[in-house]
Amino acid sequence: MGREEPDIPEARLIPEATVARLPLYYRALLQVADQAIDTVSSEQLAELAGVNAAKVRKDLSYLGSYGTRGVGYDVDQLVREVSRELGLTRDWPVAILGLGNLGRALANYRGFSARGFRIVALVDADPAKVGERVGDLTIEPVDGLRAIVDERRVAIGVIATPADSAQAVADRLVAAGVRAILNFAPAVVVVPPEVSLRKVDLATELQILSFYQQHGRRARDGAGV
Amino acid sequence: MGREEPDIPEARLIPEATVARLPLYYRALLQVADQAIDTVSSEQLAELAGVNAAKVRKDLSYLGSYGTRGVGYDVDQLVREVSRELGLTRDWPVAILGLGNLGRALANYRGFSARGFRIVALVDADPAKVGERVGDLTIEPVDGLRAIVDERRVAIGVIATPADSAQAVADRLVAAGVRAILNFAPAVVVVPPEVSLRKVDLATELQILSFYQQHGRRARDGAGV
DNA sequence: AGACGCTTGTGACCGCGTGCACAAGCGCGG
DNA sequence: CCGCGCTTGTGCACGCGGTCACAAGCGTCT
Repeated sequence: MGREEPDIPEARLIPEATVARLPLYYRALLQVADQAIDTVSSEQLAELAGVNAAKVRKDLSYLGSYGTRGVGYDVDQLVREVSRELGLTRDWPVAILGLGNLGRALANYRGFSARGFRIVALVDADPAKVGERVGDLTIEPVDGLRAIVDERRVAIGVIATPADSAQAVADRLVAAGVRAILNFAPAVVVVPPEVSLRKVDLATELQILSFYQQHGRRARDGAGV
Repeated sequence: MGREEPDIPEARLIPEATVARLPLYYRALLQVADQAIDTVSSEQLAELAGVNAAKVRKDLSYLGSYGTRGVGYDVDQLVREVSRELGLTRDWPVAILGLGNLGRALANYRGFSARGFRIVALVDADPAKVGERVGDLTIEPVDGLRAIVDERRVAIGVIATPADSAQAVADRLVAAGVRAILNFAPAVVVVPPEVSLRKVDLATELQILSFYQQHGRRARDGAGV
């Protein structure tokens, strides 16, 4: 696995596995905060996040020492700390590329905006779709992508196109200056080293499940490359 | 990480990380087969699947020795072997639970049926939705779930409900005999040990991306718990 | 003030997964 | 029939991640 140079002054480099769990803790913390509870133990958080308590403590210790021995963690402080770390205090304008079934669902999905990711543009290559309204946005042509990204400060591109357009769209996004991409298309997409890329493939998930069913084994939660 | 008893006679237990990559190889192999190419090297497969060649060889070696030194892998044979291993030669009837935006998109998504996962039921708790047609299926009430699972041999349940209904729906699925669940709801779902569970959380993915943007680091492909 | 209970933070160990590098082996050409 | 080139299959070493178990430390009660 490629290690990166320690070009960040930050002393404590948070492990990738921990980063992947921070959103779980964040969700759990919001639940707790909702109940007006002001202190949680690693045990309780572990329960809510569906992980092991020791892991919770070690993960949180990478953020700094925000717990009190004998007491637990201050919920408000931890929420602030985790959301700061996850970058949720900033604004991350999102563009959705490709408005087939999946793209439309994502455009309407509350889970995005709910957590502070604002969808600011819907883009599709099909002229027949351009101009159509979805939610409270209008579908725009791909040619305008660069201008859209510039003007609306698009930070994250979500690819929901068919597999064979995915790479082309990714290239356009990168050319327009987008440095973070979430790919839903069932295709391998290659981006330059400075661009972050994550992928979600629905068919892959089902295939992993069927593998384990077939073999009488049990699939564990995680996903993987 | 929980190890399971070796209750399968199969000598070679395929590592979880390899299982997660088999769908990638499968997709790559289909691409190659489409071009009427009958032999591929691990190098080529690696390129198409977006992984390292050594990893491809090691992964494929878990399935058995289906390559020829100096030549490569026979595409047809490998396609057969991988699909057999993934259980794609069987029928895996899928039920979708919850028909909001996401559920409807999944119901219409071609990526599912394309790879042999047949959607056989759409279920929603909202009486207002029951009876409505989506694609060529009709939304049915949750009360009928057990009967539906029995009659249509549902093997995989896809949860696309709001977070607060996810656990209840999962419990019903398990009670009805479903042993594999794919959860799209942003909630922790607990199931008995004999049930496979994987999760996909869209908001989590975005949060991971924003973390890396925030820190000037680069997110790698994988996902994780 | 001192002791006790509870919870954090972390040192240590262990196992999986990764990548390198090479030996084994197949096929072709001379 | 022998040698050469190419590609697989794998032994090995290393590092990340997970878990245990315990010391450190806070608060409370007597």
